[in-house]
Amino acid sequence: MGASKEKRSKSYVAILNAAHALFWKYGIGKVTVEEICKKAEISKMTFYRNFENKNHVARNVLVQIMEKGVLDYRRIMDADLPFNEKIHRLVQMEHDNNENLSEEFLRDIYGATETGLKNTLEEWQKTMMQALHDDLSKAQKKGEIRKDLKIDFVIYMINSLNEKLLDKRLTSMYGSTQELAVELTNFIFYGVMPNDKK
Amino acid sequence: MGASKEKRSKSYVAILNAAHALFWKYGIGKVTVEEICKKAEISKMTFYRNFENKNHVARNVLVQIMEKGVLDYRRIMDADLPFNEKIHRLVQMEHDNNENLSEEFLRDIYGATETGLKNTLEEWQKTMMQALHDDLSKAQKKGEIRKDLKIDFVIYMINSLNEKLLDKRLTSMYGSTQELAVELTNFIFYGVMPNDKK
DNA sequence: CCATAAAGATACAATTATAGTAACATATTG
DNA sequence: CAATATGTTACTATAATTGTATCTTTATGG
Repeated sequence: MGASKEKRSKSYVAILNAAHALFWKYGIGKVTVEEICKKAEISKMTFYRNFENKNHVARNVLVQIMEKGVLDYRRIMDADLPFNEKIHRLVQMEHDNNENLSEEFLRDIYGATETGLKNTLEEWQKTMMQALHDDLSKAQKKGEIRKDLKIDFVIYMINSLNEKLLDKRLTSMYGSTQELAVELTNFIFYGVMPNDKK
Repeated sequence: MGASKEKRSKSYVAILNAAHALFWKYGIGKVTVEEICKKAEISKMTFYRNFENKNHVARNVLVQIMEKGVLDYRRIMDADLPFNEKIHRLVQMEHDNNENLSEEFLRDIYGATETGLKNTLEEWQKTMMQALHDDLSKAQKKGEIRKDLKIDFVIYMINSLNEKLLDKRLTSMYGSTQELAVELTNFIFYGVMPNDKK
């Protein structure tokens, strides 16, 4: 399961970064291969020597974002920090992730019919949830979460967060999806802490 | 010069609003007629019965934004308010305008070769600058602006503001174009006031 | 209730944009 | 120099988009 760190060519990285930036802004559908090439400052041929097509780039961009997400998550949870601090950093990370996974990008991925993008994303989310489950269980055993709280309930709340972020009834109440994300994660995490003076 | 308030059909307004929202987000080029129709919840035929083509819609959207700009400007300058307050509201207005004239939209207008969009925008900017010149001259006579300051210099600074807003060297220093606009207008207006303790 | 106008649905031809490839030229690098 | 990566150009096939014609449905007002 460990991804081998192959050395990627300069062009490869440039394409990925350019595509990432453009997909983030316009979504996958609205971006053309030539736009990516222009932004990456490479020729179209170089593009097709590195990737089969646009969707493959999208997949790799997604993978890149996800791998970074996993890495960031593990770095936070495995650090020798008080639970409070971990949660705080997790909220921060969640917020940053939302800047990498824009609404347009997600919409295109969820709307994709033929590609396996949707599955890739969903499996990643499952993996993350599993890791979160384990970590939260451990934290609960250490008394950092109320003992009477079902971890599955917390997981459920976090899962539903993803849907809520796309719910227009909610997003319209906030200036941006990011704001809403902060609000929701704050609620879920801090509303769950046992050290609340309540 | 007074624009007659013709009664516009519901569809006409819907198209204009839908187009405005889409152009703002993606620029003119990336938006298709059918997307506008979908968002406006009208059929393609209704679109073509109201407008010749996409560029005409863009022109009207631009006109709409500009007319609102003029109205807002006049309302502020003609109000019975202390000069301080007027400047403050002007800065605020400038900021709001930037939310209506997104970078993508402006880029498409400036990049337009065949249409008269560019001229329309530039003439509007000229008109606004003229009005500003008059108003600032009046303010200067009333002692609200340093007497030794050339109004043309102020105008020049404000003109250069528009270019600076598109200057990547500057925008990259700020989180958003809006932030930069606030910074620049603040500098220009408040750095010019005579009541500075300097 | 009917006549008329306005808007929608659909299918369509013409045009334009985009994707992807081939063949050859040019850098880059050890 | 050899080998590899990249660039340029031109091209085809396909898909998307535009704009229109025709017919149907829905509003609306006398």
